[in-house]
Amino acid sequence: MDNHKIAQILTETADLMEIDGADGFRIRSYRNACQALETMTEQAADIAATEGRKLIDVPSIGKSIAAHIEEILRTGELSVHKELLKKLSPVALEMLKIQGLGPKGIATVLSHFKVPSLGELETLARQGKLRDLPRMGEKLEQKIIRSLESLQLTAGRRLIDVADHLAVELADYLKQVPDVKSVTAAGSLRRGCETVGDIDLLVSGGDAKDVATHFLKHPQIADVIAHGENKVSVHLKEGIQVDVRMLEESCHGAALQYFTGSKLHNVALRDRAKRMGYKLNEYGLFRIHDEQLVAAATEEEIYSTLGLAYIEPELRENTGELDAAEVAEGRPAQLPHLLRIDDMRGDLHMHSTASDGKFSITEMAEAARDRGLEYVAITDHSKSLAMANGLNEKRLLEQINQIRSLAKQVEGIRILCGTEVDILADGSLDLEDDALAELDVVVGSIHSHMNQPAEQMTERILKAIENPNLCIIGHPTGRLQLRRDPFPFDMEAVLKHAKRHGVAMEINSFPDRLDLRDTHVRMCKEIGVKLVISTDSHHTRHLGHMKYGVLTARRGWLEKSDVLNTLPAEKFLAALRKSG
DNA sequence: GCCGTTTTCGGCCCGACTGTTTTCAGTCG
Repeated sequence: MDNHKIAQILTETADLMEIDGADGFRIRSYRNACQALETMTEQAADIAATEGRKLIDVPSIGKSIAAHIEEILRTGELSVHKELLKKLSPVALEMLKIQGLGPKGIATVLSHFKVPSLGELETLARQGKLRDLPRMGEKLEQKIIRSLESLQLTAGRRLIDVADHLAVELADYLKQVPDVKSVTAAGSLRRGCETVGDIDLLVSGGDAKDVATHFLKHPQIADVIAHGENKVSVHLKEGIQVDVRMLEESCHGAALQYFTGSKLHNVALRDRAKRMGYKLNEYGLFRIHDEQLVAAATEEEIYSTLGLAYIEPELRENTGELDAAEVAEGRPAQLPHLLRIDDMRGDLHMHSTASDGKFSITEMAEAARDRGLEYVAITDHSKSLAMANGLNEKRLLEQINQIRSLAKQVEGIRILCGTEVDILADGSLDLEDDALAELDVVVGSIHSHMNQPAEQMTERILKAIENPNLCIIGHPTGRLQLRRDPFPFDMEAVLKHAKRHGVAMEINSFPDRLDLRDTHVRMCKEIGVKLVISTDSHHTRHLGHMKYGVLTARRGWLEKSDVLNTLPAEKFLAALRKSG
């Protein structure tokens, strides 16, 4: 039972308590405890099992919730959770996803009707039976029906590249309005989150009415959720929600800070402001005693007035960044100097037509060069991945010769010889050591037998790391976002083993993967494992995904010196583990 | 239910928008 699963049960308990009408502050305590569980690097199970250590020593976890966690660890269930589910029905939790229906509304519905499923709720709404309930009406019925329809259509979050492209397109569209100075994407997109639930656009300059009118004419809008003086919210036909906010330029910084979030970062920041005698909202930072505005134009001055160094958006998750940003007397902030996209000099994972890529080695190398890279490694698949036309030893040696002769023809970029060799079920590599020893870069990845038990999977990866030819573990957890869960293994054991053997971990920049993810990246940094950031390109346009890998690295607090492929080619090769 | 530079009791982030009300509760971010 890992922290995430414990947090899921506690979150559901908090949701159910809310519908049940429990005290709001008590519910918040449950949610704070869940956040603590989700962000701590240690497992609650380990703490509970260690002599002399206690769960209540974790901030936000007190006597009562510690007992709940222990019950979950012991039995896999929580009795309070079970009782509430029985009392309110499991549909209550699903109903929370419906826009316009909150805990109070759900309680009202459930107290008047038996609702065995969301389908039944839709029937009630269509029959007009909800409108007579207290504080409900015809409009809410329609909203519930629309929300149920769009839930079926979209069911959740988008990959970062999809949201990124939509945001750029909408921003360009909004800039057509006269006098609009800037359109900035805030929210999870600005923080570089791996998936995005909705798009938040902040519009500065221009007449608010004109902006709203123009936006509502956009051909991709499916329905309008809200349309006020300062804000327009819509669903696009594609399913995603977009919020457009019209701002006064004078409080641009305050709004940017506020709408960038994360929610937890902002709660902590406002709490700090309050302790220092200020009030912080989207219009600025105000002194409490005389309501005097003290900062609003830029994010920097807000943080600075609160005694903090500027905190990059990717760090704003309330996972230690406020402490690190503290500028105490005589002590500078402890924040990392985050890696930048311009720091990247090489790309160490890409495919050519030799396996399942769409472009030749020359085309891939030239496209990478045109993007400003100094070196690439061609890493086609190995033979056991027959579906992808993986290379055997003979074809690989031929490819090495081909690359060496190409090196003289392709100017302005160095092409390294590599492979993405399969880590087989028993932890051995899919190519002979003699062939691997000829290469500059050996990336080892798992593409098969992903349903092994965690212990076996851990052993498999540890064994692969022990092969002296292996340099990098590719997409280490095998997850495909929104489609396939990571395969289970002991991440900490693997990272410690990798550090001992000088093997680097990959941040695979492909938006579907982003693997390792941000929290694992931060673990690498804490343990001292080096990382590389690669695109896993199968097409020249995939080379642009590097920026998503860099965002993930930044969310993992990485600096330039933590990432091997920020080094020039010769230094990179020297730093990469060499065979033998 | 948690927590302590105001504290072991009494607080706990803040404002916009909507729709149902007849002055505001509920939802959302």
